[in-house]
Amino acid sequence: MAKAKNAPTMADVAREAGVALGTVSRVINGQQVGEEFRRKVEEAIQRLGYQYNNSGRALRTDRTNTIALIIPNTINPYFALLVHHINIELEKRNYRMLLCFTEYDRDRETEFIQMVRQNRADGIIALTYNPNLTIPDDIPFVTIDRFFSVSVPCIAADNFGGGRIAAQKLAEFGCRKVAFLRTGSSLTNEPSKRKDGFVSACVELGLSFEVLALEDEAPYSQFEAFLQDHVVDGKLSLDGLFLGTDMLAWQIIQSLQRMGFRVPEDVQVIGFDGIRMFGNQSYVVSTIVQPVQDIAEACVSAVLSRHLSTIPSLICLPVHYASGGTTKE
Amino acid sequence: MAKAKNAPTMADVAREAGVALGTVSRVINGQQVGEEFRRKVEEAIQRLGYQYNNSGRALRTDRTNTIALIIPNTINPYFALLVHHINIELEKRNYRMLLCFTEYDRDRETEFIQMVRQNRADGIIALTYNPNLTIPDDIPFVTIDRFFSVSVPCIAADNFGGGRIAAQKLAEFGCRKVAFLRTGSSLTNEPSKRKDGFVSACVELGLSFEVLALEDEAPYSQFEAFLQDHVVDGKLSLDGLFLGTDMLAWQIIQSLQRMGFRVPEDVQVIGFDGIRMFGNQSYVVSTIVQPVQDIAEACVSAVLSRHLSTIPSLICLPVHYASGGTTKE
DNA sequence: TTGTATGCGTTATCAG
DNA sequence: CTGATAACGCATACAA
Repeated sequence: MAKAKNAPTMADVAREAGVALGTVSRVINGQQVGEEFRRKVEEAIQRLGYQYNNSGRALRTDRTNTIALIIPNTINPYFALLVHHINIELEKRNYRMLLCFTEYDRDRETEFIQMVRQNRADGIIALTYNPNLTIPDDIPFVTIDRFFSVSVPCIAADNFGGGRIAAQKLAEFGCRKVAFLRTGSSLTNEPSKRKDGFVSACVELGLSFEVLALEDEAPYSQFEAFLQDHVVDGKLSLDGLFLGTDMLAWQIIQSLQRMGFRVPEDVQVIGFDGIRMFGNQSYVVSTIVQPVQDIAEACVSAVLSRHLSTIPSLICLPVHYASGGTTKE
Repeated sequence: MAKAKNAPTMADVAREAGVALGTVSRVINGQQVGEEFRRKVEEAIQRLGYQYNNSGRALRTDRTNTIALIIPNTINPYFALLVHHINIELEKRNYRMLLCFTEYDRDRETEFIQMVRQNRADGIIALTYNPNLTIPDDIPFVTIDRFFSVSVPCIAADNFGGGRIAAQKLAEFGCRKVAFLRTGSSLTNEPSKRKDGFVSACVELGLSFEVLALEDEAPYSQFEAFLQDHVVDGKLSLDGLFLGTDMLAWQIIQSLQRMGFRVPEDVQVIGFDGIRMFGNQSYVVSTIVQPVQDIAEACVSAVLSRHLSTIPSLICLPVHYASGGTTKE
């Protein structure tokens, strides 16, 4: 037993202060207590170095001041950003975060919900991919980027709007023939709308476009094949690309450079997410920036809301464009 | 109250199974129980959908199966990697992680230790910078990259060895005049040894070298001034640079390119940490790779060790070199 | 306003 | 091997 088990309790404080146990509790919870009593209790707390024990309170109130965050990992910089801002928002409200990494494993998504229940978290914020995931109805649940039902609030960036902006920017920067490429689960989630917005704006602008949407399992080489297919007389027949994520954009740029094309001179590229070098430097590629901080704030205030049912079932937050040097401003 | 408060308890299970409360507890904790009893209990658990309640156990045993991780943030990709692997290691051992972001704020480092105590975490893994931080002696404490005393295990990469490798590689790739640049706290922590190793190998190899170590607060422009000072007749008088971190390496490369120099043709660059693009793609720069997974494993097994005092006070884990295209292999 | 007493769900001790 | 029962630290309903 490495831990010192002699930590003072409220009873010790009460004895030291010469007051009742309940009074100590009331002082600690900031309730109405006589000035003299409060002073005595606070002094006793100081003298004993009393530390509040959350386990007792959790048992008694069935509230742990903990919110679970279920997310694939923290290696992907976008997820890392999300974890960071959600934790900050939780901390502001005096909540702790219980982190659950799924690694995109669908079974683990389900198992974590069990685990979270055992740990009596006060709510769950989840970014998941399991198509059959059952949402618990006995614990506040908020999802990111994926709509389950009207009773489960979904927080997402304005993916559709982002797609539109991408098309508009490419057009504005002189593109004539563009394409949208993405990979992702077959699940129709919010990010799927990036394509829809892009297509919508292309049609509106009379911009010639193509779309290539691959499944998650598809090998990356299929994207390279697509690019190869668009080489005519040594030149690329596309002059603008919009990619589902910044990561894909970056990969595509590598491929283009290997093929001997220059970005943005020969072909302009826009990604999605708003990933910065080392999290705080310049954007990795020109991109549609997700409002991560607002998303985090919305998730936390939704999951902590006393009346979850009054939360809109889909909260869409505005995105914006930012240059990362892969477009011709 | 959003949460359903009618969750079944062990007493309910006991009643349903027609056994005693203690028997249920023993079944759940995998202790010796008669076959028939075990079956009855397990069936009752199924029927009632019983979920173990950790709050009760935590109160009773004063163990929460939670380890606190105190770290600046998760935006820096190196920290993100650390958080990820530590969480994985904890999960393997059926432990949860309590994440604390300090944002490099020294006061918060101290406050978190209080908070962690209140939450009765079973141990702390900390990556801190507060020079006056008081290590609690009533809770297992392990530190990353910073040595406090022989009684506080410190886990770190072999920073000295990494510095040596950097010098050796630069020499091997044909450099004649190199420099080490870094920024960091004045704190003498383990990463400070990157310089020592580098210098040691330079001396050994007879490689001409310079060193520029700036304080955290120093403006980045001082690095650019240093570079400017080494431009002679439009050429850089240095042909190899070793930087304290990959992030600094990347920033320096930006500066060099703005100044019209090419990397690695004109000057070769090696960083430290082993940051990959998007966490899983190619290395951002040529680098000394920290063994993050091993560090995580060491931290977790140290902090969970029953006899912390038997843990070596400094655990140094081997690093290796990896190319990121900023060196001439 | 303050004191007292009970119970939250669990583990552990002791009898049987 | 199993059953009954007493804590663990705290919040709260109720009594004073």
